[in-house]
Amino acid sequence: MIQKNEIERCNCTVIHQDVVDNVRARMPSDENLYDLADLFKVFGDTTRIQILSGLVESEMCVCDIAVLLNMTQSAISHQLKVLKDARLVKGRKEGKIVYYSLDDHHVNNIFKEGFTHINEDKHN
Amino acid sequence: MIQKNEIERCNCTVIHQDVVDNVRARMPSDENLYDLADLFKVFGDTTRIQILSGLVESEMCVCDIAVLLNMTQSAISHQLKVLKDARLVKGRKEGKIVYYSLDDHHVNNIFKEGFTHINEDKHN
DNA sequence: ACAACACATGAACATTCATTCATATGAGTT
DNA sequence: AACTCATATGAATGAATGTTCATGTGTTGT
Repeated sequence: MIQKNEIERCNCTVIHQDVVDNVRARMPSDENLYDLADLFKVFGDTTRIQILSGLVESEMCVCDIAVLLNMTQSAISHQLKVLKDARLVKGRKEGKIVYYSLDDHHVNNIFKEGFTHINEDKHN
Repeated sequence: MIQKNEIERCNCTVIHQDVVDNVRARMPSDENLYDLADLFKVFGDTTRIQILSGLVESEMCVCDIAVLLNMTQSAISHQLKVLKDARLVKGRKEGKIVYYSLDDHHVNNIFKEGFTHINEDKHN
């Protein structure tokens, strides 16, 4: 009889069961990690990073952003929706024009940490 | 005659040229933003987030991680390569076994910022 | 030398997702 | 009311990417 624990997924024997148990107990919940990955997924696209990076400097309307990045208004609008759903940007309507700005003061901090890591890489 | 600036990409007239110019001057270089997006792309996957989150607690070998996450050794190995290429984890070989650990003390900070944002969302 | 094991890796497949295209909405203008 | 302009959005297309499967590499033990 084989152990019934991971019959299908893992093809290797457990080496350090105690470590695994300990880590599992200390890790954040799956749901939290899921949400975290979803958040970083939003940051993990060049267009969206550029948009966020631009909005750090000033609020802008959709057309401004499209011109800034030399991209279609439609493409920008789609990405703004993603950023809005992730609560990273917000829109302020003024007549026909919608002015977008950062909805989160953490964006800067997250950027900063990211840049720190990248720059540290350059030492090698 | 039409303006020659953005003939193809953007279908809307520039609204705030001054703002756009100003923002463009202050924004980080495209290359830096590219690298930043690439970094966050690595964080933007559930499996990799789980791996990193586990390695925050303790170094582990590939099989340990596979058991921890109930996934194939192959899948874990592939993702470890991605994490290694991004200089987020490093491997220490001891006989047949390779022990992986975090290669970057910023990982914790980035996690923290991410969680802060997620938790702040819950207020709505 | 041979077998067993931990890990790495290339190709194939499936899914996710960013952009494009066409069109809709909604506000201002005449 | 008709028209223009800024923005939003649904469907389709194409590219990027995560997992699986099969196999390769390197180390340990007999």
